[in-house]
Amino acid sequence: MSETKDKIVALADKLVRTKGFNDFSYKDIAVPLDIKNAAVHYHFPSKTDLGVTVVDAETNSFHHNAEKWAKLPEDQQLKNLCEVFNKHCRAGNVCLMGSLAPDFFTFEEPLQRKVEQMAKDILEWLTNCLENGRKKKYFSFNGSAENRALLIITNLQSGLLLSRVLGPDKFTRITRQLLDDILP
Amino acid sequence: MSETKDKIVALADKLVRTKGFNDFSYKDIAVPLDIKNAAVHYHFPSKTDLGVTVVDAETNSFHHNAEKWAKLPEDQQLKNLCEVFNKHCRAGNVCLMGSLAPDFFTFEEPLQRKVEQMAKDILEWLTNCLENGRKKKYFSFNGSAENRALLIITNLQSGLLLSRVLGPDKFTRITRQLLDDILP
DNA sequence: GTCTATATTCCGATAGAC
DNA sequence: GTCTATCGGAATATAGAC
Repeated sequence: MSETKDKIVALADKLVRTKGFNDFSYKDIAVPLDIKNAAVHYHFPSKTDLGVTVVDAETNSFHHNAEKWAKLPEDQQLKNLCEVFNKHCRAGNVCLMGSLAPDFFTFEEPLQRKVEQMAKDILEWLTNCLENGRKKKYFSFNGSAENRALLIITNLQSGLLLSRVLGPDKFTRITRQLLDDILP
Repeated sequence: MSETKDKIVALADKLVRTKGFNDFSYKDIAVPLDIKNAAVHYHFPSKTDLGVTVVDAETNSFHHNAEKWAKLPEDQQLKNLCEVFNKHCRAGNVCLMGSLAPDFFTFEEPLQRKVEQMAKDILEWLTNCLENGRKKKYFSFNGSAENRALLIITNLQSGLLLSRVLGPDKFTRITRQLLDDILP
């Protein structure tokens, strides 16, 4: 992967999170990188190609983190996940799912499938984390681990969306309370 | 308010929820209503005017509901709120906040202010509902009512977003679990 | 209030030179 | 791999007739 290609993906990621996939243009990529529209098209013939690569990079980054955390106690793994979201909050970003899900129907098939897979991967990881953590008494909660994972991931995701509109202290309150709820 | 104007607002609301504010065009309004682009501009000179009216209509509808529910016990009020979201889920919609928040930075000032006010109004109502309901023992939860309101509203909001990608049963699970958590 | 017609701008994408 | 140049289309918005 060339250096230019990496820069394009990184900038596209930021643009997706701040303006939405359909609201940034090849020009928004070309101008800051000081290249031309056509150069971006050389690396990513269609905008869908670019979107797919952005989601792929995020999914890979998530799996890389999960692997890094695998030996930690589950409560620490969950706190680390919250911290990943918190970093995005401080950067003025929303998460990729929060940005892409509203426009999901407007995407071409390959991008829809990538978004779907990313959602499933994160939910599966969080469900396992909660289930294993409960067995080891790191967590205490009612209902299934999958239901709890759904509640927590929606807290984090919309916590970033709300913070965009009402300010970042909403996200801080949300993570603090959701951890208080399940830590014994 | 003319009949055509009402139809435009209703259709724009649907389009915002399914495609996003920046991804529908005046043509998407004009063609189904069998009028011309220019007729839509007569009622709403700029797209921001249209967006502001859509958010206003939603805020008014919310306040109208809240007034209708005011005499009910608080647990029933909360269930009614969940049912409003559930209806949107079945219709394939996301909520206005979930649709508008990601693109917030791309909006002109008047639309940003409307979105902000809508978020504050709903949060304030839900906080009061939870606080009063807890006093009357309809609810049982830890922490402040405001924190609990933040957790619940993010569950509902992102529940719709997740359902768009992974299917509507995610939303059903979320509402059932969030009610189980606070009903005694 | 709705129309035709058009101005202006921007978009994603491609051809072909270097 | 990056460039210039351009295509075809679509967007918001406006002028002026009816």
